[in-house]
Amino acid sequence: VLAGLGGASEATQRRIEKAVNELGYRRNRMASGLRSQRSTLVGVVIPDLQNPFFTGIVGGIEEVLHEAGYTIFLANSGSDPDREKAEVSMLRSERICGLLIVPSACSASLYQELSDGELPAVAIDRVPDGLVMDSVRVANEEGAYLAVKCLLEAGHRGIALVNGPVDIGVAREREAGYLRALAEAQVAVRPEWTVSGAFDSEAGYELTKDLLERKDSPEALFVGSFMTALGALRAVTELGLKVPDEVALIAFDDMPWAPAMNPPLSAVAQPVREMGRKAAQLLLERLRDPELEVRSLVLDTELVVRDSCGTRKRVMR
Amino acid sequence: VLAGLGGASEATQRRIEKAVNELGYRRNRMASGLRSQRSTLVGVVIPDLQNPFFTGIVGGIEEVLHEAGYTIFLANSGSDPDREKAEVSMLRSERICGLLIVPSACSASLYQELSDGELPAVAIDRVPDGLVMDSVRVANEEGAYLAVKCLLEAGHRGIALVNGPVDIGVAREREAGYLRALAEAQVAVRPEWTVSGAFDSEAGYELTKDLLERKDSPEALFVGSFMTALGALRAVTELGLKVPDEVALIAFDDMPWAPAMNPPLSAVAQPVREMGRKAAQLLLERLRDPELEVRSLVLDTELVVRDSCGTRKRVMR
DNA sequence: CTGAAAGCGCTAACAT
DNA sequence: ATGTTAGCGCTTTCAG
Repeated sequence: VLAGLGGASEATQRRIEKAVNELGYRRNRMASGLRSQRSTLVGVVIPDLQNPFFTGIVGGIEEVLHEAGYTIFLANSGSDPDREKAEVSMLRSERICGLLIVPSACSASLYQELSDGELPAVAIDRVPDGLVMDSVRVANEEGAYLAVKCLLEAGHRGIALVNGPVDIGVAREREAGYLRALAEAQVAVRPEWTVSGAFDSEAGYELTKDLLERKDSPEALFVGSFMTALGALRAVTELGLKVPDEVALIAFDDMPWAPAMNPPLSAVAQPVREMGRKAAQLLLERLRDPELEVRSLVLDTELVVRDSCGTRKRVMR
Repeated sequence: VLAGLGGASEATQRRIEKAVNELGYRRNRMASGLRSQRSTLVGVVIPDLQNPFFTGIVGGIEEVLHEAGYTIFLANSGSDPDREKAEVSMLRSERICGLLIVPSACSASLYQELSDGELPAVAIDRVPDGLVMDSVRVANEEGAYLAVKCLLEAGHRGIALVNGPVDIGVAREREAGYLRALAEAQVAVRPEWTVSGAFDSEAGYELTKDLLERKDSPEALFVGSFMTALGALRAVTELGLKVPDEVALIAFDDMPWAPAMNPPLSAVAQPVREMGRKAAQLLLERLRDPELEVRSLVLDTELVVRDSCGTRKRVMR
């Protein structure tokens, strides 16, 4: 009856349900999982629980996994490869049946293990170099290209890139988009205007401050993430500069509060929930059929233009 | 050796470690938990994974629980009492040894079960009425009082309260603080200026819009949460009003991006991480000694005054 | 349709 | 210091 197999008489069923209620019986999943060698636990590992971008992904995952009767086990790697490895190991100990992961860094051995297919897994947002595994990510190069193009069309020429860590593919792809846009507009690249650090507010602050304190400073910034933009904004304000008139700015990641910021932030919006949903679907399909070929989904971004990228008369020459 | 009891010779230890590595052995926690009737899994239930306030709490929890060797199992109730009940039930099935919960609503039967002490649990932020259980919350009445007082000192008299759901104690306490501040300043209370809805952006928008479209509208808003403030800000902007000159605003919840908003948001900051840390500590202590008396911690808030509450000449009379 | 029995991988208590 | 054994609560298989 409890297994829902439906091989019991109505009366027995009722009798059992009554007993369950009276005794407060609850199936022991440890015993159950131990015996059946199955579980409906899916591990989810993200770099930072505090970051709305990652929790948005988890929201999407939850939506489809919950529907399918799976339970998610969430772990937080703190962007630390060692911790990430430990968390995955713990999840495996907990006998998860599959893994959804936003990789933190290139802990090759860990990912190798995953791509072996021993544990069904899908990588989200970032796919470690040279690994063949199911994944969902975003068209970073294209998104960055559009953002920088928007800055160029607003008349800016001196555009700096305040990027995330280059050992994360995402950051390299965004740099590629930045370079393509500049090349297309025949704007000379100034390598000293490409800086990078963590995807957080502190790095955004330091890098931007350093950039803007130079004698020869850029007039526009393309910034790698929302948290980075927050730090950049703080640096700009501290130096007494105005956005967008003195420094224009456009960032990756859109947030519900971007329109309420000062000035309203232009951003490359990522389909955050959708990334989570798609990843969960890929996992579900693989669970159903482990022989499936490897699939990589690339979702599109959307450019949301608000005030922070400014409009400047184009300098013709 | 694996249990870390240290009753083995160096050589055996090494031999075992070698075997573990070679075979890729990983302890099966299901079997282990089943046999020992213990677990180091702590369930954490929050209303909304997307809300930085709650994820901040989880951050604090993680900090101390991780340190103590526990693993957290995170569940998301979506502010739905039924779902909350289901999640807790699932967590119990998963044989958690303790529970940390930010209650969504007054699902009395669930909380009754928890306060029975059958499962060690501590309530965070909100404590269901009339329940005696370990808890950590914030001095909401005092925080609200200070916020409204700040508005009063800026010269505002017509102050509305855009509150969260009144069936959550937090909202009622904030209302009490609002009323105390008005009473103290001998400002007449206008009941039609106290409105309430969900703690989200949509509710903030609707309630504020309704409030400001009236003939006789308030000149200042005390808003129940950050997400509510976001909606309120949208309504204000849509009506073509300026903050703080035409409508002043102060909100509960501070956020890292509050200073970068337009205008910089005044807020009642809650010690979010600390709430999580303290709750985890309470649980750890109770796990160690189930006979401990029930403890309720109340943490202080801090008023952060920025531009959104405005300064208006006091009207003497 | 219902009952009985074996065993999942581990831990704890006991024997060597 | 190491080896042996029973049994945690369940699922699965086989008998009635």
